[in-house]
Amino acid sequence: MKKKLTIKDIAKELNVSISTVSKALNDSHEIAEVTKKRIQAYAKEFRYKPNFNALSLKNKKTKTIAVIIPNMLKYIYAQVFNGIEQVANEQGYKIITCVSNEKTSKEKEILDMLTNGSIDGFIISPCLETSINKDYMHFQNVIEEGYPIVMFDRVPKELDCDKVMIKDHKATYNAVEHLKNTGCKNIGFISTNKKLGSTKKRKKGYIKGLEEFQLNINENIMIDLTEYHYKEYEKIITPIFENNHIDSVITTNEATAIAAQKVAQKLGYSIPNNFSVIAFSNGILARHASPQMTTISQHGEKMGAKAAKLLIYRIECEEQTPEYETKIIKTDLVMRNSTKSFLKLNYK
Amino acid sequence: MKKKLTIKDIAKELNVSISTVSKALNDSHEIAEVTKKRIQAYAKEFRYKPNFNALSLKNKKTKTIAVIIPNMLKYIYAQVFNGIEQVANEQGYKIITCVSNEKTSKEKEILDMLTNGSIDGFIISPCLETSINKDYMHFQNVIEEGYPIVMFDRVPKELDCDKVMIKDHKATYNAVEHLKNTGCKNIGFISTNKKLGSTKKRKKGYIKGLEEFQLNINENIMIDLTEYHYKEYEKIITPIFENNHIDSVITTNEATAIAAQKVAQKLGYSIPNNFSVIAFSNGILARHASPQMTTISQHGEKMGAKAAKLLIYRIECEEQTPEYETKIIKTDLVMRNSTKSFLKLNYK
DNA sequence: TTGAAAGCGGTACCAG
DNA sequence: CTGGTACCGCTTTCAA
Repeated sequence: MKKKLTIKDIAKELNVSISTVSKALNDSHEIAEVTKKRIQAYAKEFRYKPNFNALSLKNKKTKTIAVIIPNMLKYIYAQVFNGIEQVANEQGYKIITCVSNEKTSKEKEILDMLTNGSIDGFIISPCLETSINKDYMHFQNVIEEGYPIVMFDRVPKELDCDKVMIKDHKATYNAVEHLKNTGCKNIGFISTNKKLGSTKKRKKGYIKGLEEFQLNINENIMIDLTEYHYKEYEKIITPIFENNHIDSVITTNEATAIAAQKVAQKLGYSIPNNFSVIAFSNGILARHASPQMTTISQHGEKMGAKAAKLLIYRIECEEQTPEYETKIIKTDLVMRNSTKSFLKLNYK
Repeated sequence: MKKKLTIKDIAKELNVSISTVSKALNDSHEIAEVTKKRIQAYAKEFRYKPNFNALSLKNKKTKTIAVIIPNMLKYIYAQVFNGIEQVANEQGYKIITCVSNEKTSKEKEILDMLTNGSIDGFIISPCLETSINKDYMHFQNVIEEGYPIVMFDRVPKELDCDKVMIKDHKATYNAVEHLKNTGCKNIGFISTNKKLGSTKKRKKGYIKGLEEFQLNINENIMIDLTEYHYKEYEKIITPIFENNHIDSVITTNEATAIAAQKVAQKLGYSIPNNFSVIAFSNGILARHASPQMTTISQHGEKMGAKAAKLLIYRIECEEQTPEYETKIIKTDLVMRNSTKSFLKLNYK
């Protein structure tokens, strides 16, 4: 690496002191205009840049935030990352991105590695293992060390920190409502991680919807695919669809929805005429499926942006420590062609 | 932020000097076993961690690498990121991830922001704008400042640095060969960025294949969709398919392949019986399409891993500056159900 | 208006 | 075997 220009070099070159250079570059009023101009011009000409580590050491601030996500290959996390990146960028923050790969041990390593002054705060979605075991001590420790954390997506209610989440409950409830409004009567539910808090909430919202709209409640058509690989989904689903006069499903992710759609089609249903599908999703799969799929969008980018704003606010508020906030990102039902359209006029 | 434990604190607490503590913690042989044990025990108990910025300032090494990609929402880049992340993690490196959003100006800002001692080197895939205009000065400048760069994916041959790339030419050539082997005679080609170097190479490989296998060469069935949004793909493709007895296509990305597949099906073709599709892809779209799609896999994770290894090697080689390397990642034809199967036995 | 010096948290050389 | 000190690059207080 070529030696970089430092304040010292400039001072020597221009026959002034180090502190004069420093002040001139920070546009201090203590320095005479001429001197300032001379120094600034020199700095500009030779592309002086203050050293990042020296500044961070001095300020105890790095203008860097850490993002810990379970898996970058999941579209929702890539979206959240994007949202964070945009806000961080606007505010002059860098992002250190780490992937926990759904392992608690990796999560701990990452926290350990970064709580040494590398970063000013964390944005985290806890991994599956952590969420299921409710094993949050490592987060708690970091919070106690004084690092700000914003949790998103899978948010532990046990932790005291800023949070960004969606209303899972409401999302499935609304989906049930839409299906009922478009004439569905026997709505199935497919999940892939029954132990996850969000899955439980989604199922609750679904059941509440069934109850409230007086629809059929049938345990047999609530399917959990936790233990299966996506290649087996169709095999598992097929007999259940065959034996239960299902006319629609809500699924907690895209891949299962695609499988459900294929199974329904193979069984001779026509989507959306006599079979409807709604999936939690943010992805490309839904947009490119045939027919294109009606989805519950979680607005990953918004979540990310909101999380970043919360974190940066907290970092920059210094010692004032405002109350912890929990922001709710609204989900939307994105109407495509796997459900019938419902025009309110019909009901007037 | 709570005050963190420093070497100074430990020294004071244990009534030894700062240098003794430093040496003890680095397990220096200069220090008596007893003293070492005492100091190390204390450090462990109170979770001492050396300050990142102090170390980086001293060593002029940050154990951090910057990754600049055009867009995290593209699966291939998320894969590359994953590959980088894994290797970096093993080697104790952190990653600062930046997104250029396909804008040269953003790329410049990022380079400017990070060339201040924040990081030890770059892994970059230049954005579209940069690639098309061959506007590489900003990279050149950074290289001249002494920062190691590894370029991947869209690699400028004008730049002198380490590179990781695929053989675009060979990839399409092989695809043509496979199609010919499975009986296709009239192979179309669909691209989305005709100005991009890789697209040109892919087209060349395709044409070379056609020539060598004595297949029909027809400009009308080489389609470029640069100017269209994906929603319009089907509209553009349909008349071309209708008027040209096409029996197969090779496409440079997934979304166009899906569109082609849908159009072919609407026109009454049966895939793969009388219509075949091969797409450049790494994504989920191909795996979940109906039928599942035969693809040219670019092995994003391998590219990332290789790039990270190259970069870290160069960073740690210090002043020895080994010759720049260009690594080729082999593409694979992943056989699925959008092409007929070709068993060599048939030809014996 | 300018400069000397201390300090941020470490490492490493050299003296004792 | 232990400690003093300079230094990494910058900011900031205080003295001149």
